[in-house]
Amino acid sequence: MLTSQRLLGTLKEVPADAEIVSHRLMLRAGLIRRVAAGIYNWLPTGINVLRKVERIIREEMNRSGAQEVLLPAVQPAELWRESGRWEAYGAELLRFSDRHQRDFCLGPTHEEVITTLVKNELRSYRQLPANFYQIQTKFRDEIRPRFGVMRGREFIMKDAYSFGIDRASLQQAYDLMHQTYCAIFDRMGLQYRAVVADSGSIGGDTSLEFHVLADSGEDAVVFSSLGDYATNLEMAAAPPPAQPRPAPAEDLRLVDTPDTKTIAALVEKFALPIEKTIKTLVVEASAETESGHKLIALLVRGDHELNAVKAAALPQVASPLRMADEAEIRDAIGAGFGSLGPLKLPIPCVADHSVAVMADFGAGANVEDQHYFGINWERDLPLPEVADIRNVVEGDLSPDGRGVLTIARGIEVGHIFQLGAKYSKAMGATVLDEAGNSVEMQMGCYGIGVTRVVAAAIEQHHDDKGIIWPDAIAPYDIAIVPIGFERSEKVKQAALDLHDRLCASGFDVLLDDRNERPGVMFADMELIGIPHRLVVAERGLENGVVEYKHRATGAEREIAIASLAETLLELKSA
RNA sequence: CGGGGUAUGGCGCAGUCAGGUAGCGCGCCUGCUUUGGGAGCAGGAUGUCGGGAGUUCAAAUCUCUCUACCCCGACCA
Repeated sequence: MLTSQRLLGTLKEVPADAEIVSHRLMLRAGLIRRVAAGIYNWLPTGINVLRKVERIIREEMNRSGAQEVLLPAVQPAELWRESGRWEAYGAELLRFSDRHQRDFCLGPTHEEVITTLVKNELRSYRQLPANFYQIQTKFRDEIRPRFGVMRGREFIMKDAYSFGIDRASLQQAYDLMHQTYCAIFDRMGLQYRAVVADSGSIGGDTSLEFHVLADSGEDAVVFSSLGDYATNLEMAAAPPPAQPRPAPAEDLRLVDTPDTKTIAALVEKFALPIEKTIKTLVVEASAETESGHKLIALLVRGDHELNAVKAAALPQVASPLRMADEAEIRDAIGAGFGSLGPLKLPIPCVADHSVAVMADFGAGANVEDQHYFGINWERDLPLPEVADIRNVVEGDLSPDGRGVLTIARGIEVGHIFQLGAKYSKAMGATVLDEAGNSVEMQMGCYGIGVTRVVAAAIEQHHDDKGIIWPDAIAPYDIAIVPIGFERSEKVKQAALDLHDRLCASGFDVLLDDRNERPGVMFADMELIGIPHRLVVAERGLENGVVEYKHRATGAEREIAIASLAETLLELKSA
């Protein structure tokens, strides 16, 4: 491929609306252009990457025995009414009607369509298990699309749906997809973690998220330093501390604390260790609470954070979680934010496990501008109900007892899920089993955000010069930069000849024949992130060599033209 | 949807407060020179100043209104 014949679209300056690295680099390297909020054009270089990602996914899905299909993007409302999701899905489902006023939507996912297809086509347990996948454009009318294709409204997804006769069969399909996803992300050269996303009220691990690790990731993922334990932050359990509560050492005292509305201020002004402070958060109580209180206080250690999912799961707390506002709090307690604490608190409270083992701690006095210091449970006040209501922090003991927890940022690029009979039941997708009984099929669904993978790969692999593609998903394998393309017939012929030979050897090659100054070509090839670069110049040609530079490591060497293809093959697989 | 912001050539911006008929850098086109890390000189093209309405002799600038886009929160591949 010659640059003069491609829409390269590289930019020196970045459009102002691009915030994160991958978005900026995708624009600058000429991968994408914005059309509307969350909707993008993919340019030739971007398409090359997309096709490589898709190819890896196809190969691994096919290897797993899944069958490729292509379902429609436009779906009739009847299917969604049948599953109950026409009403349930909400505003994210983009709906419209055709010229006959029939309702349609743009598919955000395809359970309805595939279940209908399978219900009509599969009748016997002998046709199971089956797994169907597609790679196709989805549309979700996101509240706030952002970060380029990272959270687009229109995006490409690989979605797969497995059908089995029973739960054991579903578990098998699910495990197979787990392996397949690992194979896919391994081949792409990405660092990732599979984390438990939902421990499941039915029991067992029914859902795994695959996160590409990158500091800019939107999600926090938690994993154990030794064991297999890995979950997202909402799900990570914080078990009770092993060590018992120390005995009281200080007297209880009431202290004036003017202008001390935050934990940070308390710590700074009164030289109190943050582990000896308590954060008192007031939320709406659930209707079931017998006490009649509308609010309930939740206590976490000053250096910890409340976990909204865990808190909302408590029977005393209203779900979804709602933080009380200042007026409500003043009304119920008589003091505002920053002066709250468990001692002399007129509403019920629940303490985190870590709070229950604190001694000699400080907290608000429920009187404006006053705090109690030296508080001790069971001496100064009874210990309230204790529960796990905080986010884990780095260094916490792993709930499985093996090692300590590490927290990293991740970008969710894949999700596998056991659906069970949810859709087969709603839509009557049954087959006959061995005994001739009609049974609902057990379904699983498995997604990969194809366009998001591209952005996530860049988040993980870039430097100040541009993208550094893993070999497997690079838009081109090799960049050829000729020095003096129009000036030297020798260079021109050698460059064109190398290009042709390397293409014939199966490489994707980009020859920069623009006759630009070398600096321009170097900068563009590095921005695009092509893993291997060859410089063809007269001074090397005289010795029968070209100069090689590796994008990721910066390593340079000379390679004899005679053995170029073989050497590059070695370098690529290295 | 709530909060904050932006809109001027392909991209990045100035000009708006104190109205006088649009400018800078990059990019683009032509020519000459240059050619191992984003070249130099000369010449050139490109603007419904987001849309509409209003005030005024005169509006990018003031007023009203609409729209689009971006950032922070809840949602997800």
